[in-house]
Order: sequence, then structure tokens, then C-alpha cells
Amino acid sequence: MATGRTHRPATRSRGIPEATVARLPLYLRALTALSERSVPTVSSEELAAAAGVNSAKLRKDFSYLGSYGTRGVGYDVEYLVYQISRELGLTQDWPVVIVGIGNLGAALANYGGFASRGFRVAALIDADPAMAGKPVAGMPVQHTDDLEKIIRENGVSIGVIATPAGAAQQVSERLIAAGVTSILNFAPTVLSVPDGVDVRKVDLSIELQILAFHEQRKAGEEPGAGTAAAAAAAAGQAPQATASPAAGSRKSGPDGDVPAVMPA
Amino acid sequence: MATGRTHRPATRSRGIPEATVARLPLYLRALTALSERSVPTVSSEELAAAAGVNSAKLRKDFSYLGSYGTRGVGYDVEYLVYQISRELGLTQDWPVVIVGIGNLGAALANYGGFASRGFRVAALIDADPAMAGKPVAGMPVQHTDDLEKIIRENGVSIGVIATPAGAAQQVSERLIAAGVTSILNFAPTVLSVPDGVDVRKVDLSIELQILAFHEQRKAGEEPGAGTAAAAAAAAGQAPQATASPAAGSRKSGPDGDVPAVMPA
DNA sequence: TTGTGTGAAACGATTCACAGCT
DNA sequence: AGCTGTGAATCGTTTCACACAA
Repeated sequence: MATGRTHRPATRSRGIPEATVARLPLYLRALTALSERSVPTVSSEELAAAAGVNSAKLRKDFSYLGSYGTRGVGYDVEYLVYQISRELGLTQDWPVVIVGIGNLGAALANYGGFASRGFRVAALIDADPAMAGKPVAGMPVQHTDDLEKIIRENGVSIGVIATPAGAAQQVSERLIAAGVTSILNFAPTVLSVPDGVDVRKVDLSIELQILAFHEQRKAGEEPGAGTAAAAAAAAGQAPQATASPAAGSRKSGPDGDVPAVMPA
Repeated sequence: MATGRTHRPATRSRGIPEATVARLPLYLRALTALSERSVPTVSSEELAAAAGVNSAKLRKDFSYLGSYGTRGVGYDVEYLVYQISRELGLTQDWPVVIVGIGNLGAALANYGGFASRGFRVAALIDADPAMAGKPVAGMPVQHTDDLEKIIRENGVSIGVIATPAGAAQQVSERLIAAGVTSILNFAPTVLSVPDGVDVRKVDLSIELQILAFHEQRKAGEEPGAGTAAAAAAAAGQAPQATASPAAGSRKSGPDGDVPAVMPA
């Protein structure tokens, strides 16, 4: 998962574990789907399958929220939807601003998933004067000069940064100074923010690199695992080598110390 | 982070912990920046700061790769860049396909971050016949009918799904059958895939919900923390309540069983 | 003297397995 | 009889603190 956060230590009592919080939206989505099909109750086993986790974990997660199930029966779908929504703070309407209306920012602005669950795009902001006034997703883009005013007038506490990496830190500082306390960062940079501000990051290229790591590993162990995937994998041809090893004194490596691609 | 994965159990010996793998791209990015400024060596303390982690963690992470530092001195930047790149499999060139060329898919296709680190967009695929042939990011969109052919001819093992939720499962099945073994999923659905296939998901709306949770919590404890953020937070006005509680029998809740937003 | 590399301790998350309620 | 709720065991990750190499 694309993820990382800055966080006040969970000194707070009665805290719900962070790992659990991160799964609540998953449960909520599965429950919403059941609700739309008018399913009245669901067991931990069924719901867990729909959310892609195992049932023991799900029950433990729910136990942090309270005793919302019925032994021998399961969970009331509507009731759980409400309880989780409330716990996540989705019974409120959260205005968000998107800063940086390039390809990605525009895609985010057009993304329907926002509105569906308590989030409302309050403003689109971009530093390019040529963008100002242009409608994106049926909403005029506003100039960065007015950032502070926009934040304050709309009571925005959540900001989405979709600017180039170079601008992200400065944008985050302005957002925070104006009152934003949660940031979703799409720019490939580490933001440094004061205590009490939450940052979550989504980074495309990091996710791909993690996949590449596992992909590489699969290639190196072809035999073993006789899964469908392994069979399918054999169909793809190996990609070409490209990078050049850096010189310098060699140190101990756990396994191939010598560059694997271009032998020393 | 936006994140989740399907994974073969790490039965494999000499495995690098998953948490460490997830941080390697972060270190790599920081190191690349240092390399561009021609910084020759860096200490764990400095590099950790640049990557946004603490130095003990960084040293432990590197210890899984091998002994690449010099006591009393630090790490050789170029050498470390190479070692981490190799470990992540970035000394190879990975062709990827993007399926679903809507707003998001187009934004991903245009995103420069791909090419910069060993990834190459081999094809853009969409189910809409009207899209076929249209150029996006300087590349003609191809029709889903040719998906299998494209995967095989380009030796693609990594697929990016940016379709609507309803299409994602089916697309993943076709990708996998054609030889893809790693998927980056932007569609808000749980994909079920066979063993040996890695899935990572990026979900906008989940990230926002996690932020909302913490945001709500901050609002409920205003006093305490005298941080800059808390002061700034006071500036934003509270958002309005919207959702309605579901009826049904009340069960035990840990704290406010009664809806928090509309006091009982 | 400086800063890495790493055992050992502390912490957090997951899984097990079953008591207890419906 | 069935399924939740949860202590206890397990596993993975982070942090501590210091021996050791340069």
C-alpha cells in the first residue's frame, strides 16, 4: 500500500490501533455494497472475505470499536455501516482543497470517489496564472495567491498536494499556516511538518519499485512453486539489463557481491 | 500509505523484511538527490533525516542488505545507490501496461516518475473502442481485445489497473492469464488473485478516510497539545454534520454510543 | 573519536483457540 | 449449533545501547 505518516505517539488511551483504522474503510466499502443489495446481516467470515482479510483479524478489529455483533448470528449491516462511519468521522462533511491542477490534480478533481463518502472538493488551486479561472471538473481553478483566504473561508482542514516535488514543501507550509492539519501528499518528496499534522503519502513510483523487488525475486526462483501464476510467469520473457554499477571499494554483500548484471 | 498486498508467506530464507523493502525506494530517492549534488558520502543520521525515518531504523534496514558502510565515516553515496537499485531490481528495465485510460490512467501515462526509475510504459489499453488509436502521452491507446497479445509481445510482468471498480477483477484475471504477476490497482475493489501474484493497491478514498479519522480525533481534544498545528487548527471552523444514524437495537459502544455530532 | 553494525529489549500486530452468548 | 468477543501465544518491526572498526 502506498503509505507513510507523521504522527503523534499514541499516548492517548482507548486508542484504536493504527492498523485497524487503516482497515475500517475497507470494511465500510464492503458493508456499503452489502447494504445496497439489502443484505440485513453478515458473519465475520463473509464480511472478511469481501474485504480481503481473515475473519479473526476482522473480529479483533471490531472488538476495538465495541460489541456490535450478535453471537450465533453475525453483524447488522446497516448498524455497522453507521458505527464505522461515525468512528471514521464520515458523519461530517469534510471540505478539501486540491493544490496543483496538472494531469494528476485534474484527475483527482474529477474522481467521483471523493463526494461519495463525506468529502467535498471545496477548491482547486494552482500556481499557474494561466490556469486561473479555467474550469476543471466544473469548478474554476483559483490562484495560489488566494490559498490562505480559501482555506479559512471554507474551514478546510484537509489538503491534497498534487504539485511537482519542488513546490510541495512550501505548499504544505502555507496550508498548515492557514489551518490545514491533514495532508494527502502525491508529490514524491518527504514533507516535514510540525507535530500534530498528519501526512499520508501516495507514491506511484515507490509502489512500482516494491513490485519490482518481488518480481525480481520471483524470476530468481522459478522452480519451486507450481502455482498458476508461476506457470503464467514463464510466458513473459526476461527484461533487458540497463544500469551500470558504480565503482568504488567493494564491501561485503550477503549474496551476489559482484554486480549481477555486469560482472566485475 | 495506501497499501495492501497479497503475498506468498516469507518462508524463503535470507528474506529482507517487507517493511524494509517498502523503505528502500525512499532511501534511494534521497540518495539520488545527494548524488546529483555530488555529495560523496553520507552518515546514517543525515540520510535518515532526508528520508524521513530515524537513523537506527535505517542502519538496521541496510544491515539486511549487507555491510555497505564504513565505521566512523558513513556510506558511499554512489555505491549505495547502486546496491539498492540492484536489490530493488531496478538495474533491469520493466515494461508496464496501464489498463483503463480515463482521467487517472491518462495522468499516470503522463507521469514522468515512471521512466526515471527503470519503468517503461509499454502500452495503454482501454475498453472503449472510441479511445482506440487516440494518442495519450504520445502513445496510441490500444483496445482491450488485444490485451493478451500486447502482454506477451512485450514481455510485460507488471500491470497497472486504472479502470472503474466493476471492471477491475476481470481485467486482473486477463492480465494474470497472459503472464502478469504483479499488479498495481487503483480501482477501489479488492482483487482476488492466485498465489504468487503480488497486488498493491492505491486508494484515494481510503487515504482520505484515514485522515478524517485523525482529524476528527484532533477536534475532540483541542486543549492539550500546544503545538503550532493545534493553534492553526483552531482557526478552521468545524464542518457540518450530515449523516443519519441507522436505527436498530443499540449495542455496547466503548464511549459515545450516541451519535457524537448531535449530542443526546 | 566517530558512526556503523547488531544483539537484546520493547512494542505492536496477527493468529490461535475457545469460553460464552443467542 | 453457530458465531462473536477476547485472552494468550506468536510473529514481525522498531528502538535501545554498545562493541567494534576506521
